[in-house]
Amino acid sequence: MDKPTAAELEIMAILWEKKQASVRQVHEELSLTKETGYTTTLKIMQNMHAKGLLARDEEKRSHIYSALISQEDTQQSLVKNFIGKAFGGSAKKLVMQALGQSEPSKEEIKEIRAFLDKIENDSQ
Amino acid sequence: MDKPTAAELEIMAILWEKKQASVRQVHEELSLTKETGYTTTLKIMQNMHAKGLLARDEEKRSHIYSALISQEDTQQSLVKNFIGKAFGGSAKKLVMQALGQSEPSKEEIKEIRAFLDKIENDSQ
DNA sequence: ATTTAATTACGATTAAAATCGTATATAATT
DNA sequence: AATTATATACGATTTTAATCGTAATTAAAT
Repeated sequence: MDKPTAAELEIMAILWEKKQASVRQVHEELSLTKETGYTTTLKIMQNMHAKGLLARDEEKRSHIYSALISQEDTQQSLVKNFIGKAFGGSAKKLVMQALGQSEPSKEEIKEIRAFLDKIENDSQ
Repeated sequence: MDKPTAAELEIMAILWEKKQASVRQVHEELSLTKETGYTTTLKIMQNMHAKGLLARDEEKRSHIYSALISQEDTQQSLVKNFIGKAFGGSAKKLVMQALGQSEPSKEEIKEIRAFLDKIENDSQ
């Protein structure tokens, strides 16, 4: 599956959160963080539908869209691609770079430790 | 500073490794993983030089290029941008996604744990 | 029914990145 | 010196993504 472009990803994020929405709703959400025209949002969503990224319910006059790919799967493929392109394939380097700059809270560090425990046990 | 494009990043990676190289050398390395023309590589490197991403020594006939931005700084800005775009700003989610899919070795997990220790202590 | 408002459809345009052809210059080879 | 090979310079083209204008359609309001 083709990974979403930058503009498509912004729209996907809104639909993952809202579950389903009209172009108008997506556009209003998008407008909070970005200066963009309505027909631009519309066009991108139509493209996404044509590509199979979004489902579209055409019952009502204003079509209702929803994501056809999961956030988890998408993030997985984005991360995999990113590690390859920016970190020469080393997930460890990416992880350390991310931790080093993000100043995680004690609680978050605890969660990550727990996650490491889990991975270690699973791999036995 | 403007972050390098995808094609630029591939070239940066080669230069970070080689320290310095001619267009020919970069192109030959690039050709191992990618089908592309010599003048394309040349043009991109010229663009990068014009943008201030690469230094160029014009003493010899074949110019020698080298990186003007460090791998660490570049990765830092790429990761920051990526977390914002793909993970809603949550470094923790990115880290877990990366760890979950990469099957790190025992040794790597140990290193990451040590890194977490270090972060925790530094933040005191 | 008419007018107004909102929506989709469609195509054109713009913008950015990547690709490549060709001309020109320079060095190396014969 | 003439030829050949290799380099850079430069601009044109292609490709992909993003943007937007306008027409057509449909619903809502008057």
